[in-house]
Amino acid sequence: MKETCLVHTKVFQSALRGKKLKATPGRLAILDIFAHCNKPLSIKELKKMAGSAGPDIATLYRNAESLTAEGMLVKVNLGEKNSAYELASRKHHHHLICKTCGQVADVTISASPGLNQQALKAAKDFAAVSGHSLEFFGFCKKCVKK
Amino acid sequence: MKETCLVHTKVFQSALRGKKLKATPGRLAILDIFAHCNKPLSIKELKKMAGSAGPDIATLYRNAESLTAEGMLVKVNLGEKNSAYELASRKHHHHLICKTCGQVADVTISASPGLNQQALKAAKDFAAVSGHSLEFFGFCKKCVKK
DNA sequence: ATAAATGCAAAAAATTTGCAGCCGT
DNA sequence: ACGGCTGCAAATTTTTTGCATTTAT
Repeated sequence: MKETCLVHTKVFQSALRGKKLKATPGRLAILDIFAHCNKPLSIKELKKMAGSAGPDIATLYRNAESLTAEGMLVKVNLGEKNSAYELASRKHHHHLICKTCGQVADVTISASPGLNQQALKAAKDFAAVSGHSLEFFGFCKKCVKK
Repeated sequence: MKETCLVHTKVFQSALRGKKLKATPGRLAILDIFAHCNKPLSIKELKKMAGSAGPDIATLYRNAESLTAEGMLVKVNLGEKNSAYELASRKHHHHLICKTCGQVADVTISASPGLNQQALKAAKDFAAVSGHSLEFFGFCKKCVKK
């Protein structure tokens, strides 16, 4: 297991116990990686960052799911075939992805909080809208030069 | 190949020729399915709708990609592991997905056109924003009763 | 002590690729 | 006739699952 940040670890341990999840090394490893890397990561990237001593890939899949179910991670759509995850505790934001190099930037949209209600109003068959996924696609300054 | 709608077929044939794509049975089958089914479909669903006489699954993958590259289809994120596609010619809209049963409703968001510009303004490393993906998650009336 | 989590290996599912022959232009 | 498309089969890649063992509470 890689070196972990003790401060974060303590916080995560109690967060996990607050949910119905055990504070296991596999989960702490995942949360620690995200705490040090503020961008969405796929399972494969998580595995790479965790290294060979890190959790098995099956454990990563299982924990990404349980942590998402308990609201500690959120699933993010970057337009790739495999989905990525991110810490849910980060403040609400969206992503702007470069179609050429894949670079991801966080963006905050002021209208964002009102969108759910707009959607609910527009869909007569739905009783509630609990969240949304908003990702932008474009070209970063480096790639547009080429 | 399933029965196709002649009116649509003619339109699609010339649309394909307008791009750099041949009007092949595989592509016409895909476009025809979408023309009759106004909702996002995954490759597996496309295969099911096309039936055993329809295009091979490898062809579906290849054509979904080429049609998307040429702007005739758009890739849609429904929060599932396999991505879905939709006809690009439909007017701009978003989706509201029921977290319980997976039902998908189209929604139109009035603020939507301005979002790209907001995102661009917020991301200093980016030179252009060409599009976005906005999907809502919630519960349909049937599922909320339970 | 108990139920949950883990690693490993195997299975299943999803996606991609090579290639010989077919078909649209 | 040419180059792009197609089916088929095989190879990859991604995700899930079973099970014996370990670990957190």
